[in-house]
Amino acid sequence: MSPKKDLTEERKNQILDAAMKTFTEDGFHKTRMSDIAETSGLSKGSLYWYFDSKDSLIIHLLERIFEPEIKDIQTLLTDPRSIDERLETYVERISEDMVKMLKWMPLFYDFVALAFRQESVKNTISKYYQRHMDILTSLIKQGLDRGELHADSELEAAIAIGSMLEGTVILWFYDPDKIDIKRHVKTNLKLLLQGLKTPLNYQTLDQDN
Amino acid sequence: MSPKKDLTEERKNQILDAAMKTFTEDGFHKTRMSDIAETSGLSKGSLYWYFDSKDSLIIHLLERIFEPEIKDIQTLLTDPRSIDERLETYVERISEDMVKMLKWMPLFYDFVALAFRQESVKNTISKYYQRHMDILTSLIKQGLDRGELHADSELEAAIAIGSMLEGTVILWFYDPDKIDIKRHVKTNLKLLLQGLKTPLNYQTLDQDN
Amino acid sequence: MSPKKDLTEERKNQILDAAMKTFTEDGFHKTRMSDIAETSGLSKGSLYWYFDSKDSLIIHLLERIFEPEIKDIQTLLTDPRSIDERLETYVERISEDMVKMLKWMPLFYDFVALAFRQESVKNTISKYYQRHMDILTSLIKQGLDRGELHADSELEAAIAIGSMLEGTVILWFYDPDKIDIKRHVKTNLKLLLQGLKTPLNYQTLDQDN
Amino acid sequence: MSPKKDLTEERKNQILDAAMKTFTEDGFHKTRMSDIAETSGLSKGSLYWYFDSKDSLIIHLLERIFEPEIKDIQTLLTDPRSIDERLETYVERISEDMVKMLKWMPLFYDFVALAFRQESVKNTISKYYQRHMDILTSLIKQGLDRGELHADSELEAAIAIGSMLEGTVILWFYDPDKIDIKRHVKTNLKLLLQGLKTPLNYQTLDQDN
DNA sequence: CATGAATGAGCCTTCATTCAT
DNA sequence: GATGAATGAAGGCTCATTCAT
Repeated sequence: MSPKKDLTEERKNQILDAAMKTFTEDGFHKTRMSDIAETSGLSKGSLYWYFDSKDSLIIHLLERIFEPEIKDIQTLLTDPRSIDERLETYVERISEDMVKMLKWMPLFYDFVALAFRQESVKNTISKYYQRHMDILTSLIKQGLDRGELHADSELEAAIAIGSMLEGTVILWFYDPDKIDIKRHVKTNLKLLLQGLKTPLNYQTLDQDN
Repeated sequence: MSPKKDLTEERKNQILDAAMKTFTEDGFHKTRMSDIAETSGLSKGSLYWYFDSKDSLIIHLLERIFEPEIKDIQTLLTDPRSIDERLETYVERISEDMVKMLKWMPLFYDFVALAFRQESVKNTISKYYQRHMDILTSLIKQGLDRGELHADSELEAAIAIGSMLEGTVILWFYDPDKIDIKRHVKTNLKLLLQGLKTPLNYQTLDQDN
Repeated sequence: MSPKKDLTEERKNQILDAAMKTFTEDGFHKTRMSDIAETSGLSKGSLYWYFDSKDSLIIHLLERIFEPEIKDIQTLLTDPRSIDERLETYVERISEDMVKMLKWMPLFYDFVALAFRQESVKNTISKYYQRHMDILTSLIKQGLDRGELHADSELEAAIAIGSMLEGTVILWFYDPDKIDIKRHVKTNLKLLLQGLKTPLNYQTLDQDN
Repeated sequence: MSPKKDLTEERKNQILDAAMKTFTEDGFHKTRMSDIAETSGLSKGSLYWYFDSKDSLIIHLLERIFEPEIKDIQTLLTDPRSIDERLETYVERISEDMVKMLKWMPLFYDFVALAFRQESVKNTISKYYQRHMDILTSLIKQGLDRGELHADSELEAAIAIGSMLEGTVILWFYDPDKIDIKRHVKTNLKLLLQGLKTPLNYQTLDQDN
């Protein structure tokens, strides 16, 4: 009677959930399609009904990982507060997302490793990176335009903050016990802002001494 | 000492060279032991005479990758120059090493991905990271002790610089055309030093405004 | 009679048309039921409503291939012309049919190959072969009875002509550019008739010389 | 001590023997590589050490099937006997070979069916066909040149004999009980020779009547 | 009647590792 | 020490068939 509900999205999610879990636990290469089938509660054949191949799961998972991160952050561009307040909010939100995603790190690094040989993976990752950098760059440009920040270019400043964010996660990976991502990101930003709020000529003077 | 020993070292190097090349080009998982055998000019059987397994090559390669990085840097600890000059030299040398190692990045990220699942790989990577952080931390401690730098702790400052270094490489990976590692590392350090040279109470005051 | 029956026939034909096309183009083994479904414009489920299995399509297709060949030829048995005129007409018609069926050759040979393993396929093919040979044999028997032809038995002569017909198609398969089926069948028949019109004792005499 | 005998040929033969047997019994498509492995007494991996793929076995088997056929027949070209004696010897030898190969017929027809989709299979079959036809054509040309035979062209006559040979095997396939290949080939040749020994103008005259 | 999502047995091929020579 | 033939477990993917709707 019921008009046969479309289970496509549900099934795809079942599969992606299972893939995310098994890839994270066992690694992309060690995970077998039959593992994903079993974990998802579907048959091996069904996996291939909804997805083309094991590889194609990568792109879909990457989109899942990154998508939620982008939301909300854009609103900071029209936020009336000062630039450093907004940048603090920015890195706070990013680091919160990062912390939430920490458990998917093994998965993510499998994909980074794959990105070196698979253009499509590389492109997907780069696309999301670019979106973040665009927002960050716009934000900083506002600071420069208003004279709240000083830098040779908005890109250079964005790279400084971006590097710091990404790098903090790497350090966490090297030594999870010593690194508190949220706290260090906050501290690191403070140091960078100190530099970014210093007028350029003063910076140069200071260096020359 | 004995000529036999030398031949053994030579053979091991032949194999590791070949492994490094093929792993980098084709990825760890896609590379077959027969590829390494062929590239090294040895037989498959010989590979197993000198190394236990494909996995065991990983640790040996990691040591090869990191080993050259460490040397010379220690001397900075007794260098008579000011802290910020020495930190500049430090990040300059590190970024030079990084640039040299850029071609091994695919290999390295394969290993990072593996590190999540293989304790021994994780430990090897962490060990080298730790050595760097130790030097960096000592360096900064000198700066704090002499009043040249200001931070809540030497570790916190070291984390800031360390994150920035690692993160710059990540950004290069995301967008190799836009990121010039040596240049951005230098710029980023300048910003951080600005913060690190600002007395703590001034920092706080500044923030409150 | 009932309209339902007609729809059923229509559907079956849709399916058999599609199967014939796809089997011929891609081969029986490479063709998937979903290909046939798609080509026929029906669903996979419907295929199984009208046919039991992929294999069951074979027999139905064989009947389709052979059916048209039989008609009209029987009339030659009561044709008032001389035997060699009628045999000429016979091989002409057969070779015309063969030429028309050339495009189904790949399909047919798939089935011949299957016939070695599937009794039902073998029987279907043999049944149609037998019908042809029966007509040919009857025709020749008339020639022998009337003294127009000479052979140890009508079967032996029929085999000579039958082999020639089948064999010409094989040669066409081996070298399609050089073999013109209709022309060579005609020439070949002429040579055979020369032999069949020669009295037996003359044949023998001739040989002994 | 012994200089490690080269078992390559032996292994290849083991595999080809097993493939020939299983392909013939079960058909190319139904035969699994593991069946061949088991039958050959080797492991599945070894099959791939000696042969690239399941498909590559086809070509090697075809060469096995045809190769022995070619030998010896060439000597007929310089045989001093009359053409019809030599043609009789020719078809006798061919039909003997055919009879010996009858048990491989299922295998051969699998390959013929495959030839429609695989150029390499088609080429291999055609190559061997061509060799036979070349010999047959040369033989007949001698007959024409010496005036022992009469035909519009040596090719036309060769096609007549070739078709007859191939066709007789087909008829045997349709009805193995009734067809005695060696006997019918001999009879059929006799009929054709009758035609080939008749001068062309006589043939035409005869037809016109 | 019709659909197409779901199933799962099955297959070709790969490749790390071993070991007789 | 060195070789390379041999192994066999394992895995991604296919596809004929079924059946709930």
